[in-house]
Amino acid sequence: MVEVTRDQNADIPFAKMGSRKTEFVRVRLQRSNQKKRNQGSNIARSMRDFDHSLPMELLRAREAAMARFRPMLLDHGLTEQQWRVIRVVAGHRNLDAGRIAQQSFLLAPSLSRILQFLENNNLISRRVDNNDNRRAVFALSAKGRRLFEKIAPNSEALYAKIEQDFGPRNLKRLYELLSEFIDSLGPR
Amino acid sequence: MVEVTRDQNADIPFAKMGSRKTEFVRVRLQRSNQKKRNQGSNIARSMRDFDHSLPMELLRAREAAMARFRPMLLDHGLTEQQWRVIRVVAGHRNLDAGRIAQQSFLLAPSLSRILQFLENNNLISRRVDNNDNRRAVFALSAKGRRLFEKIAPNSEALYAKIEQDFGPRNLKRLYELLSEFIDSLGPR
DNA sequence: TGAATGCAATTAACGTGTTAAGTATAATTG
DNA sequence: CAATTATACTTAACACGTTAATTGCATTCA
Repeated sequence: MVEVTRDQNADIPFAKMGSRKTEFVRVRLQRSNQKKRNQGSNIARSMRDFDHSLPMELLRAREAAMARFRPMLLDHGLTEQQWRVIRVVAGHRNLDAGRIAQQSFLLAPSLSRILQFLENNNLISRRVDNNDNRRAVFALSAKGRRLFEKIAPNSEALYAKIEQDFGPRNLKRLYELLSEFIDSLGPR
Repeated sequence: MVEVTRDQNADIPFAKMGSRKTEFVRVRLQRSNQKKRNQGSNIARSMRDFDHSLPMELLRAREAAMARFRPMLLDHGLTEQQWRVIRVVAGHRNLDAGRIAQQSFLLAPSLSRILQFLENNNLISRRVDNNDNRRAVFALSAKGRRLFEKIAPNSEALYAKIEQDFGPRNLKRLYELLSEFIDSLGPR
């Protein structure tokens, strides 16, 4: 498998409280209540002031999006990650685990477990690569393809709704910036 | 504790392969190799073509950033999430778990475990709220504050480096877009 | 005020994230 | 071609993510 450098997700709730004393009004409002700490670069300082670091904002954004997909996927008995793998396997023939890891952005150990799960549930098939006994190559089973074709339209619809809610231009710009950001920080 | 709606992180490798047959050259190059599938809205289609859905791009971006922080945090024996909690507790007096969850963007069960860990390691103290026996309020211990003050400057430096590598304007624009995105999709 | 309801936090159970170590095969090198 | 090194996973161990159930206190309401 391809080696992968990387790290982790995170966690992310968002408030729906409504208890005593202080209503949690929403992130944006909270910002004005933060106490200033000491100095640093401009952006770094704002991040502290807002208690919204960049990684956390990326997490929140991701969560906002995933909140729309997760319920639908769970209805089909899949986690987000399992769906990512199915998508990848559905789109290409004879991918080995390394390539699946790249394209689904999963670390090898996670992918290993997920491939076992999908195999155990007869959603994918595994066979040893002809030229390299270390590698296995995977394909969607008939059952797996049926599931994929059942979920895909829902997934598309949810993407379309996000595009509509956020605005196509904003979405395009966000994609561009994220891509630049990733390239700027580099694989290292 | 405040109730929190939310979901999950994810995983994220990124390739550093260099094996036979096909070098993995980098995400951007991969895009031209994707096979087109069927249609949908423009953005939705592009996402499929690129095998880079929005949630995954957010994940990649987050990972690109976190890859710079994680090693430093691990040197101090902390996970990213534990550090988020320490940051929050360091910045406010007498926060209950609900507020910590909001500000650290952690779900209650994760936070529960983390608070126990931090308490067991004498980094924070816990006491029952005067007005409500269900709540506990937390504060940094002397040891916790020392750790915070040791890590904070490194954290700042890494943020500053990110700002430098990506560009202050780009970073500002990214923050704005993420904030808009989160608001657009809404707490729901 | 006592029963029902609500809320804060924890526990449980299982999947994923992360790092490190292990296994088997392949490629390289002396 | 045997020993070394590299590659492609897999397993292990522990923390976090996610949902659901539970516990204990607070509030409401009959």
